[in-house]
Amino acid sequence: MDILTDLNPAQREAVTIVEGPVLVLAGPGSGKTRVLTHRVAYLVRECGIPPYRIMAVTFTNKAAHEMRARLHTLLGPQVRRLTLGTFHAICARILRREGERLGIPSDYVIYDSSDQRSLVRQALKDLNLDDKTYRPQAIHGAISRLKNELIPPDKFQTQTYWQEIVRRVYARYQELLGENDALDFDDLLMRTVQLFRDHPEVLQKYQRRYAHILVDEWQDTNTAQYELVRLLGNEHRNVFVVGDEDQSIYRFRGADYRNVQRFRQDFPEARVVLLEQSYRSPQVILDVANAIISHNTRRQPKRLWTARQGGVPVTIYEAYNEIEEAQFVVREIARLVREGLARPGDCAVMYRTNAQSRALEEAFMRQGMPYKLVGATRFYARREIKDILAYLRLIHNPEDRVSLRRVINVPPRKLGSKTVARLVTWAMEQGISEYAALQRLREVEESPFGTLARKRLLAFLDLLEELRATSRQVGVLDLLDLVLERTGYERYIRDGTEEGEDRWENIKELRTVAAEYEGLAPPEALTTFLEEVALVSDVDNLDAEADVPTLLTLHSAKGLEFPVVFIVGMEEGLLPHSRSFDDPEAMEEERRLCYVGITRAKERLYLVYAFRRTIYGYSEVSEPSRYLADIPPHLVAGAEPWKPGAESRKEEEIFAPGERVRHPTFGEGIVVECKPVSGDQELTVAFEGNGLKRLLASMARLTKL
DNA sequence: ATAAAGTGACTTTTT
DNA sequence: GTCACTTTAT
Repeated sequence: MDILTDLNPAQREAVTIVEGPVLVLAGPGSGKTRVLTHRVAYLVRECGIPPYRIMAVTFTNKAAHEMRARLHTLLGPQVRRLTLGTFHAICARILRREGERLGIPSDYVIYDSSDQRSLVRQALKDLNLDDKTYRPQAIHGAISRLKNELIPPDKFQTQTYWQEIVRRVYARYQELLGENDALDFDDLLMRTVQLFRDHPEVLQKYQRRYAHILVDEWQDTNTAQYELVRLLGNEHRNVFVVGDEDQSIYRFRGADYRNVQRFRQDFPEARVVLLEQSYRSPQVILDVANAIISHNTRRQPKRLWTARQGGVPVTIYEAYNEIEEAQFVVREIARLVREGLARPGDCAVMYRTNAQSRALEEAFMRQGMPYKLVGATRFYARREIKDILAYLRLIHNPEDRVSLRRVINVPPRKLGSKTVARLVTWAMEQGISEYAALQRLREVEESPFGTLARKRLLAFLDLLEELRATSRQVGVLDLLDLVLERTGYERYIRDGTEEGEDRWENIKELRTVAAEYEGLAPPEALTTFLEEVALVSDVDNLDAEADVPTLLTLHSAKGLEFPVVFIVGMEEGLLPHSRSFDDPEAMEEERRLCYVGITRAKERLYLVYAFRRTIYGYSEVSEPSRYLADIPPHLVAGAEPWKPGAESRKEEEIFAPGERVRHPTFGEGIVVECKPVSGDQELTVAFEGNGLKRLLASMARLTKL
């Protein structure tokens, strides 16, 4: 009935195949979210499947929240019984409940990437390895990949010296996680698989419970996630996955788009449904996207189509450098808004690397145009937030040494590195955690500390114990406030500087988040709060409320859509990124990344690149991205305006040294040098107040004075 | 013990 | 040019 009325035939098919595995291949904007939501509603309302027997996996928490909200309107309060979330969140909950079987305490903590890095550092230190020779990040990356491939340290067949080092650090790293009662992101998946493999009775329980499993963004699952779905779905085999090989962009995280094909092998009876009609973008944008993605060899050609013929041709713009690039974006947004063609909130600016956001932010600020930024210094990675969370984690589980070491002298309480190091060794000698060592310190006479240090350590312990005692009676918000009060954190952070005020604002923001957990009873409230806070992504916090442009990476743009999309930094070395040059698989992924960006656009698309770009403080000439050359000229606004120096140039456009010129951005200046380059001139111009600039004569829009 | 000043790697992308 | 970590001066 009404669940099916506004679906097209293919969507309807996907929603109504109830029995057996289904693979949905869904192009961008083809309504896959809609299909997922409606399918759940259909299963519950039309097929009488109880919501608690359905598991739906989304890629971000934001997607999960949105889906839950939509289902709430279709199904009412019973959506609460649905298992709905990211792989990580769902696994975290399973381990909280069943982890004891693997020796994981139910109050385990989740380590984020910076905690992980410091643990790798610790492991290197324990093994007497130099962290300059073996970069913790690189080692951790290798460990993470192994975990996502479900390879434990003892099963890792090493062939090189580097791998052997990784194996040893990996083994020690896992031990350290255990000693800290901690799991990292990858453990959440790997240990859940381990739980299911080692304890068939647990697997059976979950297999029987979940009559239907639905997974979004299937092309970005890794081996561990694939295995989870395979195990859980094996009983009922009602596994429904939605994906698009062309949008697989998380290879670095272990994702393998070949899981789409692998699904067909493991579930040979699977029905395949193709969603090829796009409701998002007009034909022009689809044509551009297709022109770019069709160069990839390892893909099945698709026929994406739309009823929305035509559309605004795409704009390709060459800026002089990243500053002018940002300026162009801001001015163009202002123009669109002024002419009533878009609202500020309709616009998104996307880039390959987070570092590119700086120039954009500066341009927005200079023009006084508000914006919102996804990522960069992520909220939960900020120092002040990590500090407060470390206190809360420590209250939750005092075995968490990483957190203890983080806050033992924050705010400063005169416990210096010497004292802390002594405490760490003293605890290690006795084979106990630092917290336990502090407790022992109170009982014993003999200790390696002076009277003063001992007194300060015990004062810190008293503080923690007081906080822990109170935590059993009060909500998360009150606890947070108590931490702030008892530690004197506010005085510490609000040091009168502007930065201090910003940091305090962030803490107030964290209080707002904590306030959402007030309804829950004390111990679970803190557990849930810490768990959810550990697993949020930046996109999750994107509020649609504010009517301002969004700045975000191409990766975080996945699953989103905007009427107006700017992709900046369309240059060789940036998109595609130079790190991918020597790896054909990686190069195909760069192309997909570009494809994902383009297909976010509902109305207008701008592809922008800069002639020069500053990297590491040095300005270097860059070359337009190869992807631009793949776009048929008839899809581009104006007749190839971005190709410099193609036609023969007029007399008045030829410059000579000594001439006075005017530039729209840099103002007046004098031509210092002229170099002929392929039917064009590269000019060096000294601008008054702006210094020397190197410009291409055909592009610079210079006028002679 | 803390703050200031110096050194070196670093820019892919994130749950 | 910038972050994070280390050494040096107070």
